[in-house]
Amino acid sequence: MAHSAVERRNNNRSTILLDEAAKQFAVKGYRGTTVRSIAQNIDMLPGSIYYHFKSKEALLMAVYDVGVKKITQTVNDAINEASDPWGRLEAAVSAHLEGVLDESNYARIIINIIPAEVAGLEKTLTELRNGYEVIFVKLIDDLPLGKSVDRTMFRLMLLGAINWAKVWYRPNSESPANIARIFIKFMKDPIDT
Amino acid sequence: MAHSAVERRNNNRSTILLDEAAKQFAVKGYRGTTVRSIAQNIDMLPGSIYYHFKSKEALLMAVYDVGVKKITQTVNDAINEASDPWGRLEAAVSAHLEGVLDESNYARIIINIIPAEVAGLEKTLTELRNGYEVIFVKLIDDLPLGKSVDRTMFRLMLLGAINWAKVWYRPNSESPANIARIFIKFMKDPIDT
Amino acid sequence: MAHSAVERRNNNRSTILLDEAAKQFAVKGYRGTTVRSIAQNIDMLPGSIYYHFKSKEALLMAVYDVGVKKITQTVNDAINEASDPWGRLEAAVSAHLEGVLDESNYARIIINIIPAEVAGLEKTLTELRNGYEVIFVKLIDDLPLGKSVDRTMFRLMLLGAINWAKVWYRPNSESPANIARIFIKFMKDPIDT
Amino acid sequence: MAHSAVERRNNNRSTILLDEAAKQFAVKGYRGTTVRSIAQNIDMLPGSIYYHFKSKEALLMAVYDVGVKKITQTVNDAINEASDPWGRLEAAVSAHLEGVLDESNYARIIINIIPAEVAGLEKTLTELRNGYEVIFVKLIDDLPLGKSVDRTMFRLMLLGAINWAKVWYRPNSESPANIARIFIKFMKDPIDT
DNA sequence: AATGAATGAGTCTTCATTCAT
DNA sequence: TATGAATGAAGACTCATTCAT
Repeated sequence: MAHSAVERRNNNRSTILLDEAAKQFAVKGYRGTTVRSIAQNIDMLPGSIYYHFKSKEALLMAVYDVGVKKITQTVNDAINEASDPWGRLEAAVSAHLEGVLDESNYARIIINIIPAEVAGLEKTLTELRNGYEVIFVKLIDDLPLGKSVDRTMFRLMLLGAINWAKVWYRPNSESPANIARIFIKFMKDPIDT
Repeated sequence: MAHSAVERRNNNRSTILLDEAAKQFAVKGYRGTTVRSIAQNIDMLPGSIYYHFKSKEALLMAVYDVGVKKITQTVNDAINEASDPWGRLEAAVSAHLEGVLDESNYARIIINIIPAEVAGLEKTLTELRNGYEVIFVKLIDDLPLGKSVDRTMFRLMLLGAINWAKVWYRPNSESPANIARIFIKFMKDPIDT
Repeated sequence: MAHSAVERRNNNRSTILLDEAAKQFAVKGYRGTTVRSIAQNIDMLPGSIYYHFKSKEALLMAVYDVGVKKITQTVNDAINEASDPWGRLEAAVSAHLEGVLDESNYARIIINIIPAEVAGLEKTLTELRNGYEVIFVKLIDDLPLGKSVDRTMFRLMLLGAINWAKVWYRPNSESPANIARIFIKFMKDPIDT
Repeated sequence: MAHSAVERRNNNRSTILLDEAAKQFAVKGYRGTTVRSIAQNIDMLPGSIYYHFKSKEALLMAVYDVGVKKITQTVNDAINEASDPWGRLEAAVSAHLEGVLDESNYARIIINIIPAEVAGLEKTLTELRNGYEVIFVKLIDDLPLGKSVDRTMFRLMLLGAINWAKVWYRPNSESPANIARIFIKFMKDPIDT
């Protein structure tokens, strides 16, 4: 109601554009993705994209921003369904993995776009990512760990492990949920010797 | 004495070229690195590179190959200085991190070049990388772990964690040796609750 | 009226480009013609050509295609103005020569581009040319020749003779019409001894 | 005896180089042939060619020159084995065709190099070719033809027809000797109606 | 809200040629 | 006689971007 028909059409086109950009950036990286190829896949001309976004970088920013919001939402939703600290962390890891390993998911661009690849945006992108990772800072703060445990290193290890999954993950690997369970178990329990 | 003047000259220029390529590929990725910029930094003309290598891809291959050989050597050397299984793994992780976090080190390209980025070389690069990772397969096989432990997942977690370090590592972070020690401790000992 | 402003503008530039390409390909061959030089002569930038055609080969194809259509049309028109078989053949030869000896004529590329010169297009170009030469197959079929006459060799001889004319023809040579008359006479009548 | 071992070796290498250049120029044209590819095929380095010839154009000139001399010799030898004028012409045509259709024969470059393709050499090449064609001028002068026959056009027709043969000739076509016989018959005898 | 047409800077690569050794 | 190493100019082509309509 708040939007006229025209505006809604506009919105639709913008959304389609954003979706396509997300997919391609996630799979092919920033440099590997061309404005042309995005346009082509949604029956638009390259020039038309510049009506919606003022540059390729701006388009990436928009996608990244949505991506962060979406995965934040997803992970938060997952967390809320568990109650104990370790369970909540595992739920978060599982949700994160799912997002990150799904080709069509915005979340993927968060780990597939290397901020350093986009000279002008490095700082902003890094900040956005850090903002998201705060979720994990908190989850790990809530863990009943001894004083000697370096919670920062704990987080860096865990996030590194799950972000790198995109490199080796294949559809017939363990499921994201299983990976989450196994990784959390490695961190939590004494190795069974 | 071992080399004639001609060979030495040849080697020198080729080596300089290889070094520069390694540095740039490591920092900026395959696509982000241009033949031009490599040439410029070593006072060569772009075309001259093609006297030494028949294509940009061939240059990457050469660099990658040397990179794998170098880090394999380094890690193997480090391993030999420790005796117990956990100590050997920690030594390997430490050496790996050192290689991977040093901008001027060839090793870095092994984790900074995403094979998928280089269409024609994807398979070969992946094979080379896997060949290197066999070292870790063996180290982890030697660990005194219980039967229920999935050693593959163990390796994927550990390697993921240390490969991702390049994303968050800053010169004033913990040293590679410290990171290695901490990560190994996380995997080995019960979390101190 | 028949065309919108947009179409007309489009057509004009594309046509100018095609014309220039035809001229240069005809005179200098495929390899001897550069995208740069075509662009330069029509005040375009080399890159702009790729808006109209996706590659140099595609440009040649387009030119060749138009060339075949034009000379087919011209020769067919000429044929229709004569009635007896030998007259029709002579008219065809005359029209063919005119097309082939005029620098600004598309037809010229049909004999000046050696299909083998353009690896990827060899088959297609040859087929197009053969399609055109069918006109001569038919004209010669209609000739009242004895059974012992090899009509294929007859055609190859005649077409070879007239295609080679581009090599020796000068503006002050015999006119195309005269050449046609003389050549046909050589083939038809007993040599006057 | 007149040459030292060194000089003879030199000559051999030069000859090999010339042969290879002839073959490639004949098959791929001037522009389609690279100094590199000639060198490669005879285990020489591109730069070394410049010891023997001062430029690619000079190399072509040398090849062309030898080519003209060789085909002149061959055709003259063939002529001498026939006695009557038409027989002599047919022998010449047959020998010419054989030279021109054999990939490994120098003669081929006389018709496969389009003088216009080599800007700086156009005039010289054309003169050399014309010098060779004088043979045919004489053979046709000796023919018992009526006064009304334009002997120049007669020659241009015949030579055009046989030079163009390279375009349609296939190893399983009529043999050069047969082609010669048939073409001469077309010119000499009344068409059998 | 989008398009057709083009730009300009840059991409990798090729090639004839040079020259010290 | 020849080579190893390089040059410089040009080759086809790509890409983010612009702008009048």
